[in-house]
Amino acid sequence: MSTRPYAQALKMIQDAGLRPTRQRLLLSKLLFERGEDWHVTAEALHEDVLKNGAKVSLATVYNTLHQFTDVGLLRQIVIGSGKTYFDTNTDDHHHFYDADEEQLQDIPQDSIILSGLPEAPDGSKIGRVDVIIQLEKD
Amino acid sequence: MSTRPYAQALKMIQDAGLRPTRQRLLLSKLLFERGEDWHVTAEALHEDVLKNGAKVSLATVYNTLHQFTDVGLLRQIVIGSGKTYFDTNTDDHHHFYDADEEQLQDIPQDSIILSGLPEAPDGSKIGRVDVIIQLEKD
DNA sequence: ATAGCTGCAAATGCTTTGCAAGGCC
DNA sequence: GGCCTTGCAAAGCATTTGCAGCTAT
Repeated sequence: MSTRPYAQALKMIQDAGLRPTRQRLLLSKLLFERGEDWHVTAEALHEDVLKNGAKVSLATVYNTLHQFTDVGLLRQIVIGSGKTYFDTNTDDHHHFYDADEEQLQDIPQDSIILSGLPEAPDGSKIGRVDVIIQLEKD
Repeated sequence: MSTRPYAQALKMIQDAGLRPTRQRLLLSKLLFERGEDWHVTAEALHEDVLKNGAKVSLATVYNTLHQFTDVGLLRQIVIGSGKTYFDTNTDDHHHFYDADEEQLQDIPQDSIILSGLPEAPDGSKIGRVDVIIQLEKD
């Protein structure tokens, strides 16, 4: 699968008891209407808002991205320089990371990578598994 | 394999043209003489210095950790809250991450995890592969 | 009406940097 | 002596927070 359709995103927002405010509607539109997987930082999304002639404060972008993550619309990934990316694709999948470009890229879903998992240490269980393949120039 | 022996670490420092200063000697001692894999933050290493009754500025700890990383003595890992960890084990291996404790843990080397890798996108090749398994409470 | 949101600016936390003083060869 | 290092304090960057004013229901 890939990015969730916009309509479904709206429903998830409301079901979670979040009010459909101007800001949240705009942000979900930008995030989910382009219909492709997107690895976006708060900064980048904020710029996208401005580029569309709208205005949402950066703090609200951050807060909203986290709320959307809590609700299951986004997935959060921390890498490289310590920047936080939000992935519009919440399915189990892994990433290429291009350190030069500071860009994330989905690994095609049919590339089989994981063959087995180790046992979790005592008292814990395995949650999410992140595989990040760093890319270098040829 | 595991953590590099102290003597070998000293040699690597000198071979790289780094002067064996008081600070660098102390830090390499703390890092490599305990003889076990360690996932340490600059802050934690700095505290360890103080606990030993010595003094090295935090800035120098940061700088030194990066120099050691450049020289191949350490491996850098960024996770969770965006904190930077330095791993005394530079071999290919992967990690459990306990978000509650903010602790990294090596995955036992005999746990086979990766079975195949996808092709790198055009113009790039695969560098390092990081697998991070998030742990949750039972 | 009122509980929830937003925006601003200030605060935070981690890390890096500029520069003067000190140490190694 | 000359270059590398260090330490301090200041700056930097990404992100979070406090709070007064606004908005959806």
